Amino acid sequence: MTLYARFAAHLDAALDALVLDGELPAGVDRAGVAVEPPRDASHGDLATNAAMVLAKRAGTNPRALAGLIGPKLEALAEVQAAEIAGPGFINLRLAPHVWREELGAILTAGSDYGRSRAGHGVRVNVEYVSANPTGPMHMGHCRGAVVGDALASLLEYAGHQVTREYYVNDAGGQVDVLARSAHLRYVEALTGTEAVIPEGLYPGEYLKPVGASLAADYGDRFVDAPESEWLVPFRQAAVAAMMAMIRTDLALLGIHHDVFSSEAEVQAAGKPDAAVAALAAKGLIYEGELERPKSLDPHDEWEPVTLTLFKSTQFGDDQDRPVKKSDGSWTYFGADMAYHYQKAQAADQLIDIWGADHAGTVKRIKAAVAALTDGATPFDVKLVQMVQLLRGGEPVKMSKRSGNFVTLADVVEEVGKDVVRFTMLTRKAEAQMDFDFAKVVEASKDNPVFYVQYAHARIRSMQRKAAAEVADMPERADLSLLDAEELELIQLAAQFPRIVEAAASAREPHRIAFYLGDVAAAFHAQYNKGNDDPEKRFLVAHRPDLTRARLELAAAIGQIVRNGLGIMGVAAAEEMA
RNA sequence: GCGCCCGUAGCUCAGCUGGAUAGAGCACGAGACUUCUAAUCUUGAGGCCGCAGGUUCGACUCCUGCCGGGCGCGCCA
Repeated sequence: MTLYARFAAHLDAALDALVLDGELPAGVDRAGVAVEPPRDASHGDLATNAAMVLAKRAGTNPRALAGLIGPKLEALAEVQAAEIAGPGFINLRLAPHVWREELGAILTAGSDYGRSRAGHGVRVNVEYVSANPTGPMHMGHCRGAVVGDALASLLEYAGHQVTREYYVNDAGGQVDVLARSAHLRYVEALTGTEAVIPEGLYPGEYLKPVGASLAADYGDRFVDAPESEWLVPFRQAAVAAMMAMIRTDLALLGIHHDVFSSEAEVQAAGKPDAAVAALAAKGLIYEGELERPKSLDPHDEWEPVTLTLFKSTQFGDDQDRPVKKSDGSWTYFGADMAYHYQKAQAADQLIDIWGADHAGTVKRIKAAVAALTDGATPFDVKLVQMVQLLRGGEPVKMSKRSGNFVTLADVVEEVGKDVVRFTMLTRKAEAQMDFDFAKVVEASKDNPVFYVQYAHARIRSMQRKAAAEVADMPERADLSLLDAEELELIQLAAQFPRIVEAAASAREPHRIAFYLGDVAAAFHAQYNKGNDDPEKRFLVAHRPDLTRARLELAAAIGQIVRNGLGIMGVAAAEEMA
């Protein structure tokens, strides 16, 4: 049980006691009552809004109610003082031994400190990356990949059962384009003359090995053959090669999905038919025409066509959406909706991580999931904004036409996995972000990646040196030697479990990064006090007992940093380069 | 025209799902330090939280309407 849960229980007991005493009516709804650290540390260690929330329901006023609750809490051994403040807050100042015990709890729990069962084992499917299998991962995919992966870890840490899933879009027109592009490289491999890649096909060099491999497999039999003979095998081979490359790229970031689902297989298994039948049974499918798109110029031509439509407007969409094209094949949406239906059968909740450029299609897929599951499966789409790549403040030039984009592999090679992952989590997902190659590797306190890593490395450094610098340290630490300033670090560290829970329920992994920045800053500040006053150093040669206690404190801070970085998928630095 | 996201210190951004006097870094002002505990430290100033209403004990946070910026809006994927 976390410290916060414990005090919530204390508060409940105090309220129960007031009911028994006849001071408080029985059966008052306690929803909304919280025990939290106050924003302003001068207000104490913990504060509760109980009196303000319950006063009206109990037919009294906040300060009067606080006057009843306060003394009950003050009577606890763990509480040094309970003060009523402001409109009716009850501020608690905890006994120092509470923080000393929490320090021990951090070290005892180790890598599990902060792990919780708040998620109750709920099965959550997180779908992320799902980049089209037409080329290597580039930086456009990177942020969604990191955010999705960190979110999955965060949810796991908070007690959910998580499936990490990748949807392979191997059924649309762009994989045919891929197959044709591979065919050109195939001919190139056989003839040895540089292929000319026409506009609209994929020009990237990464298809050369695919062409060579196809040449080795098939010889020259498809050089002049009609497309209908080679399109399917070339497509399969090319997609497989692209997926292998994408998996390799993802592995560079430490990302490994549990499930790869193929759009082609979803279609081949008849899933879209089943989904449409299910919707039709609810009266949500009809034959109709789409309105003329608003984005068209007035003089552009528009021919209305009768299509199979899903009544997504009944679930908040702006217009009904086609599930089939006029040629009878499935639209992307038709298959995607069936795919989400499939995911919903093996999970209690669904989360998709999408790039912001797909924002316009959120409503239709949410409508489809709501319709197919009768609203029983919570479904979130998290939109991740684009990343602008900079180098020393100057935008990095990229040209999609020439296939000259910055690949994820290039970036990881240049700055490292940990820097990429941490940096991608230093903004909330829906805020735009700059990624400056120069700044993310800067060794200064302006760079949160560095500052957090440095804190951990410093702790490791002092642990390595401790025995050599301070002789005769006692076996057991006497934590009562720690002063109030030092215990404040533990107060901050003790917030980790609730940060994890809040971040998980808000589905915002960036909160972990910001919290670690706070922890690092607080640690560095404490450490820096040793510059002015040698007695405040962590390692004090003539005070083995004090050193021992401070090492315990440092170890706890290091543990928090490691646990937080672990959720983010970032390795903690043992030393700075 | 419609939809989504954003609007917080000069700049870049947090703000713990509605709490108390809205925070941090950079930049700016003033001090300190000259270092093998290094990749600085302390401190100060800086705000109509885009605007206007509403909800309530209480709003940066929730609702409505405006203003400003970005993105998106055929049967593409």
